[in-house]
Amino acid sequence: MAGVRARQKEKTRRALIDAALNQLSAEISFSSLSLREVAREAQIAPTSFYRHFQNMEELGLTLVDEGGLALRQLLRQSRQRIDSGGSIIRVSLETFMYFVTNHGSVFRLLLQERSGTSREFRDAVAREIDHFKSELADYLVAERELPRLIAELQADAVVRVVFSAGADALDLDATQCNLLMEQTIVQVRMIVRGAATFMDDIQTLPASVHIPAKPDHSS
Amino acid sequence: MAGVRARQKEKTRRALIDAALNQLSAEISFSSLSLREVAREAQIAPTSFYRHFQNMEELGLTLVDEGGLALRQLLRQSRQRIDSGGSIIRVSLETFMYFVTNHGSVFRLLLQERSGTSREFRDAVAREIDHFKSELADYLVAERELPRLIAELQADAVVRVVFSAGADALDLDATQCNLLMEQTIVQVRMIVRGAATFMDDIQTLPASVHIPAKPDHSS
DNA sequence: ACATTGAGCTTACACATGTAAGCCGAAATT
DNA sequence: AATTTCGGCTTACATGTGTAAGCTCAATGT
Repeated sequence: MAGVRARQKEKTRRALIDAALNQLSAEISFSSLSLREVAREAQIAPTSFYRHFQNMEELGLTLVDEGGLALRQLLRQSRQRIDSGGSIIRVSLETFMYFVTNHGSVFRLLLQERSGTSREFRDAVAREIDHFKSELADYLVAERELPRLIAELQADAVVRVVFSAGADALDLDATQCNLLMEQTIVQVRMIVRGAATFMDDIQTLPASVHIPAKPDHSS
Repeated sequence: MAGVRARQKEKTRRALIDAALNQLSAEISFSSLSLREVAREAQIAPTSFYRHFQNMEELGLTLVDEGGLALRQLLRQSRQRIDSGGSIIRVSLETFMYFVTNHGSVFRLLLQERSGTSREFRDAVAREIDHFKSELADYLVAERELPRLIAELQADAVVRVVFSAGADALDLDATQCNLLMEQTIVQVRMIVRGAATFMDDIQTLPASVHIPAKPDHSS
């Protein structure tokens, strides 16, 4: 029941995933990756690739799921550390920027496929981002006692600004990156304060736009 | 002096540009475009392409410049129409969304190359976006009498949110797109109001991050 | 009127890609 | 012990790519 065979299969599957991740860089996007090169780096014959994924797209979707999950876990984790005092905004942004600079390939993947040419990819990334938004909105409702509607608009705006800043951070050195982070922190605070001023005219707010629900393979 | 020859050259140069624009779609990105196919659609031999552009990258940069310019002109134009009353935020966002839905290929190009694999491309798009920011910031300083620092932070945040919303709009139908626009309008107002609350603590604000200056071929 | 220029062409090459067909041999199942 | 399963291999093919070399011939410059 040990599954010598299954274990080996899982192993080369990971090899493929890691090979893909490895080849991703500032100069090489996922869409410019070739099945043959990935297979080569994973030390298997090109045609053996198909024993694990139907095509490159399926591999890519796996990467998106794993990447999104990793970032979300990191953020969730750092949000818990906050309960013992400290600014959530600052800590969350530090965590986020850490991810961007230390896992650039993954973040770049998310960014690129979010506006990429495959509907499946875009939806997959949209789902990941929606998770961030939801978790943040839930937090705002629970801890800050904001009305759901305002919390969601605010969370949406914050996520948009932060992701966009993350994109810029990819090309900056450490000092400029920190400056950008400080700037982003202020911008998030602007949104927070601004959102609070909408407590009075809730009834004028539009409902949130929801993305079409689709299967989700994450936790 | 009429320049029969020069005129013809300009004509096929445009044919190349238009061919490229024509092939761009939700499913086909610029990076997946091939020199041969573009040449084919422009009705010239593949090798003749080089009479006009050194390579595809140069063509792409031209598209980015033209696209960014088009959007900026549209926005500038709509901002002037405002002087005769009306909400700038609303009108600007309507204009922006018009551009996104009616020139999707161009907007997609900007989005994709902003996080693409070519530094040149990223810088080119960054420059375009910087123009939007600057023009908006200038407006805020001149018409709303905001301190430069706050105006820039606010403009930056607004542009980030709006562009991000534009990205989402690409996959939405007309009604959802309108809903998204309404939502974005509120979010922009949040930022505006939030920024105003920072009038008191200007001295605590970080300086803006500036992108490395580079040549600029626009007006 | 003659020489030069240059946009466009044809031909050709080397190369990388995705994937179909089918064999091999060890692990798993019966 | 006999059979089936299946991850990995080799070989092979058709296709698309960027671009080098060099010709043609009408518009231009003198």
